Order: sequence, then C-alpha cells, then structure tokens
Amino acid sequence: MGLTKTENFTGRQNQLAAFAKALGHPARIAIVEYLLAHNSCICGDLVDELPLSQSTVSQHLKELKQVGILRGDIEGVSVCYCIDEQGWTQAREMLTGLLATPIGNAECRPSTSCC
Amino acid sequence: MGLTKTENFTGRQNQLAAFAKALGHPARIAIVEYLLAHNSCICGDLVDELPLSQSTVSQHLKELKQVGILRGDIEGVSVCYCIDEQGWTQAREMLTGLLATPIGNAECRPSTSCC
DNA sequence: AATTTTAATCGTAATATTGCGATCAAAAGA
DNA sequence: TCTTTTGATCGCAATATTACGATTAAAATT
Repeated sequence: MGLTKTENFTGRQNQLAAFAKALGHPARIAIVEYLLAHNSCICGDLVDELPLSQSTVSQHLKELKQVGILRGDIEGVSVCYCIDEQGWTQAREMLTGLLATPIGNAECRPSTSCC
Repeated sequence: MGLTKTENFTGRQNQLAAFAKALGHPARIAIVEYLLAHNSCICGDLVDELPLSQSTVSQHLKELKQVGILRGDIEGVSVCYCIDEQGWTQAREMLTGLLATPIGNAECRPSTSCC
C-alpha cells in the first residue's frame, strides 16, 4: 500500500494533516523559520544555510509551496521565496484550533475511567 | 536514502518536526480529535470509528504514543488510550510558538524586495 | 553569440510509510 | 482448563519520502 485513504476522512482532517505533514521534517522547519526571520530570500541563501544539497533544498521548497505555506516569485535569474501569508494564516488557524481544543470529559463508554 | 539527516538540525527543530509529522496523517488527526472529545477510549472504539483495520489503527496509536501525544494504560483485557497532557502541552507550546512567529522584515540581502 | 548564474527537474538508490491479514500473548470469563 | 476478548506484533506488498549528482532551461552578463 503506502497510500493514505484520504477519501474516508473529512476535508478538514486531510487539510490539517497536509499542513502538519509539510512541517514534519526538520529541514522544512528550518526553512520556515528562516523565512519568518528574514522575510524573503533566494533559494541559494537557503542552500548556504542548510546542510543539504541544492536539489534537496529545492524539493523541500516545492513541498512547502505546494501546500500553500510558501510563495516563490521569479526575479530574473533567481527565485525569491517568502511565507505565503494566506496559506500560513490558514495553517496557523487550523493547527492552533486543534492544539487549543480543551480535553473533553465525555466518556465513550459510561463506566470507563482510566487515564 | 530516505533517511532524514537529523544530526544537522537543532533538537528543537527535530522535536517540532516529530510532533508535526505525528499529526501529518488524517487518521492520526481523527484519533487525536476523538480523544480530545471523549477523554478516554479503548482501541476497539477507534477501530469502530475509523475506516481502517485493527492492525492499522494500532500502528497509528503506536506512533502517537511514541512521540508522547498519547498514553495507553492497560485495563485488564483492553487498553485505555487518552491524550498525554504533558506531551500534548509541549506539542501545543512548540507548534503554537512557531505558528505565532511574526513575519520579520530583515532582508537577507539588502536590495532584495520581492514578495 | 558565448558564458555564467540560478534553480527546477530527472534518474537513481536507500529507507520509511501505509495498510492488511494472520498470528500471538495476556487477561477475563465459562 | 478451555474459550473468548482484546490489541500488539509479524510479514508482506505497494507506494512515498529523502537525498544526491547530473542535466536542463532561462535569464543575465560578458
């Protein structure tokens, strides 16, 4: 298999998972942190910053771009990357919403009280 | 390869990525949401709830347990799962911290203003 | 026009993930 | 003790991810 059964989950659950998955690699965390700190940068700056090859960095950038967290604007020879404020805001709101959920007290079966 | 070069990133970056990765699958989002809503449940309840086999659900539970988001306490024949408040709090604080980072204005190269 | 710079893409290899059925181990109940 | 219930684990197959070097394409420079 290796194939996630996305059709059996809600769109919201799939979207949440997609955002979380995009952040689920230290290199992509580092890229996002760098762009949050520096506003905008070209790919080469990130290649200098990260312990990864140019092609690998480019691939991570592609994933973050595809999920909507980054934008990449062509600037002559180079490509200027930055946080996509729209996508980033959506990711923040969705993930923050999940993380801020209070732990409910509803029991799934009446007399089960363990944790 | 297929092997993440964790040693070249900070412990914080790796921990953040591990939490995000654990949430990077719709089934695990669904499990966390279910446990947030129901406080505590046995594995069989989740198997009834999710469109996945028992072994697959068990595997997802294992991943969430390993990263510290869930706890599983043996209760006779069954296992009672619940949110691990400590781990969940840490995940919330770390991820919320990243998501709440204001977008900085520092330019990585003086005359580059694109996005 | 030829060269250089920049970054995307291709091809490949190693490893991880997802999912399932089957089996196993432990506790509870008959 | 034998059976049932519960859920972890094993083994397998399909697919995805991670990483790199090599190549390619496009714009800028010479």
